[in-house]
Amino acid sequence: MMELSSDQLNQVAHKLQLHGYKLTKQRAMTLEVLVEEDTGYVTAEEIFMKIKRNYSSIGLATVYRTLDLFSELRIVRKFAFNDKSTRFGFRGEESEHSPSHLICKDCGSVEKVNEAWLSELERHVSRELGFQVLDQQLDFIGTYATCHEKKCKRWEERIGG
Amino acid sequence: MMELSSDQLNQVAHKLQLHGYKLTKQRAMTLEVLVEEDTGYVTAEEIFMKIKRNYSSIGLATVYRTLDLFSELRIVRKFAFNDKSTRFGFRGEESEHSPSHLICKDCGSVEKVNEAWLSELERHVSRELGFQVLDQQLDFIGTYATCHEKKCKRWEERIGG
DNA sequence: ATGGGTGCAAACTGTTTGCAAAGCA
DNA sequence: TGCTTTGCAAACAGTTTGCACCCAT
Repeated sequence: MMELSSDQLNQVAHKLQLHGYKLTKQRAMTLEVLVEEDTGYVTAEEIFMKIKRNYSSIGLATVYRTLDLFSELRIVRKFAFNDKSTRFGFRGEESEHSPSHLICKDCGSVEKVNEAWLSELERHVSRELGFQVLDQQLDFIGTYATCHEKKCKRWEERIGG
Repeated sequence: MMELSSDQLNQVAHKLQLHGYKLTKQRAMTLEVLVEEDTGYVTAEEIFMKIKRNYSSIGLATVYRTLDLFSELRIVRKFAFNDKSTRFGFRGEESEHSPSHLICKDCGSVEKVNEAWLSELERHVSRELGFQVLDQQLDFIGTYATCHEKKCKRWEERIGG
């Protein structure tokens, strides 16, 4: 559990302004929850509920819109675990690296892995965290050069076949 | 595009029987689509549509149920890309290893990475596939020992806080 | 007063479920 | 026959959208 520093807040405010957006109360509160929760990942619903305690008039749609915006501006990471609803996590400076997660098939919890390890990672995970790895998944998110130049053939390809 | 071998079919049939399930026509057809499509990943809807061509009476719910079953028996891998609907891919013998994917932010396509590479992977991906990596994600799917023994505290933890 | 931002409720979309009928062993 | 599996339609859950209002500049 970590607190939102005024430094972090300013940075985000700045980023928003750069792109023509404002740092509203709702956005600040969303950010706060995300930073506090930075060991795990939160769903939109969870954020909504937490904010509601201090600011009961907030709307769920606003939270969704804020999270979309934050994703766009890379303030937040968006994850689709096999766990029904999408989860979001704050992107600290450091965490440009690949985060790894333990996703428990039984309880559905999502825990970040200590970082730095990698090829021996699985062994670590099993020994030190008591987590039996059944499966793993490594994804790269990015863009094909061709897509970026709007010469993207794949749109069509996807449907056909 | 690969064809379903009778060997593969038998193997699956066997696996099903072992667990008390039958290899029905619908299940066989679902398998067929999955194997044919083994370079990428397919959604339930896509499978449904393909089967419908030869077997118009199939129901979407059946496809979902079949995919659940196949996941359970590890015949299939289930992926949640940030791409709205869940995608499924056939698990060949070999592919016990971590599959890596390129997920294009622009066109949404999902492509498997050649395997075997890994730490230099990102460089390869960028140079050889023209894919600019913006982000990556490594997940382990499995279970905590404690969860497996039904002593799982995390259920409660998830709500509270 | 002008434009973005918000809350609400309704719409949407992917997935799940209940049930009666059908299919196998 | 007994037990699984299926198709259909209705139910659900997470997310998105349209719109009138609100707020800050």
